[in-house]
Amino acid sequence: MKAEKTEAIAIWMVEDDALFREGIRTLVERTPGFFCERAFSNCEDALNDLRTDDAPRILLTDLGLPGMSGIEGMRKVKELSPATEVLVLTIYDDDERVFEAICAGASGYLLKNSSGEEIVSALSQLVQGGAPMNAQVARRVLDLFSRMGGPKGHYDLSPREKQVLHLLVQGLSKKQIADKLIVSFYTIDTHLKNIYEKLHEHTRSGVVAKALRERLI
Amino acid sequence: MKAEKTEAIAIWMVEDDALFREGIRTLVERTPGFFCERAFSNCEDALNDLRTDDAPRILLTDLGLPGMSGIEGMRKVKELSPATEVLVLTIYDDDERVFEAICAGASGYLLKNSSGEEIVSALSQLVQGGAPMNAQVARRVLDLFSRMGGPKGHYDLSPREKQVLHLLVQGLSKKQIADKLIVSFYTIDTHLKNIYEKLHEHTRSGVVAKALRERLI
DNA sequence: AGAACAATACCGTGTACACGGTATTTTGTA
DNA sequence: TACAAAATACCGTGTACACGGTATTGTTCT
Repeated sequence: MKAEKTEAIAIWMVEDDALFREGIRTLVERTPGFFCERAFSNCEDALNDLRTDDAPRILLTDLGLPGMSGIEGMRKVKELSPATEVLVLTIYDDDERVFEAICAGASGYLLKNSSGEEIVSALSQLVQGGAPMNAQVARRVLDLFSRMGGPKGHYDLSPREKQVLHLLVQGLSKKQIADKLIVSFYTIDTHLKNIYEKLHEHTRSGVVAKALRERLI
Repeated sequence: MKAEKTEAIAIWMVEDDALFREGIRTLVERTPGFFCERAFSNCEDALNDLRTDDAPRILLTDLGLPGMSGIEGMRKVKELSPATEVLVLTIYDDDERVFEAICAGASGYLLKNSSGEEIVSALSQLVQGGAPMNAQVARRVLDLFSRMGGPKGHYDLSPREKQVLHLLVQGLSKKQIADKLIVSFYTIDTHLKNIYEKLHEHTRSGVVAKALRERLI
């Protein structure tokens, strides 16, 4: 009574394997609260039918597709309709693909060996603001994260030196930094010399690169 | 018969709330395959007892703790025993804390409102190489990820310009770049002028900063 | 065939930078 | 209170950079 067709959540699907596609469609149609509004075999067709004012709440997509890749497709979908939540359902679980998909805006990532039950539960999690992920994929995501957010080099710069470094990375010249900190040009020159020594760098771009790469700021 | 005490997986716990701590201990002890080897009320005590050759497989820790924070604590634990998998169990779900925890090496992140069932299931997922995460936290992680891996600015640099930019970010001078690409100094000078114009920058550090921040390389 | 772009090359000028010195004052802490 | 570290300040020298020109040679697409 409560979940009528008009209140049910629309799902679009992109999946090139017809058998798999129909399987998922049946599964979704059997799930109260959801309905499979459209199903495509490639991104181009889906994008062609997409309107900003008539976009689905959820897009369920494969990654390996003929023509435009699923990644590229979801990028474009998110551009046209940022509110559409994308659930990736694929066989790939390599770092590269997972990373790309997440950067492209995926809100969930399941593998094709998932059970029907898991897929249905993922849809519910999605609408509740969760991010359903295959456990292995989730681990990959955390690993990637900790690797890129990793070392955070430490060269014990003094507080003032950090402040100068910060302004340096903003692109200010010595003169500009001196003015902003209300000290002499020569003072900044000295600070810079000390920073160069501590970071083992000899040019401002070297310092900027190191500061950004190792998140010193 | 199969899961004897000696084969069961050791869990250490750090949790300052005595009531909660004992609750979890009871829960773990009731779970076949796991046992709560040690339980501490702060990180200092846990670190004091930690030996590289006798570290637990799993560390279950709170974040808000008296003295050393849970984040700092797990950082040190992972330093001494990288194989130990840390499952965070806390009330905090803000971006900052989630980000820090993951960078410090957490393999899972649950909130304290989780049911006993969820916690037990998280332990199993952990040993199977998964990364149990609260759905909201998982969404936060994906959002953070897509934000930081986001725009990937595009200023249509020519192939040669990208190459020069790359070397520039490595910290090479015009002369060095020219030598490496076996062209004249003046050629690189011209390329740089064009890069500056395309990126709307006027200094090499500005270019380096933009290239690194917007991942142009 | 011609336009548009990429890559190459050259020059001069003014400015900013890198780095070698040296030296004083403030501040925290042993 | 004495010492170390941080912050401040000054100078000269040589080099590298930023940027204003101009110009030739290839591709490539129309």
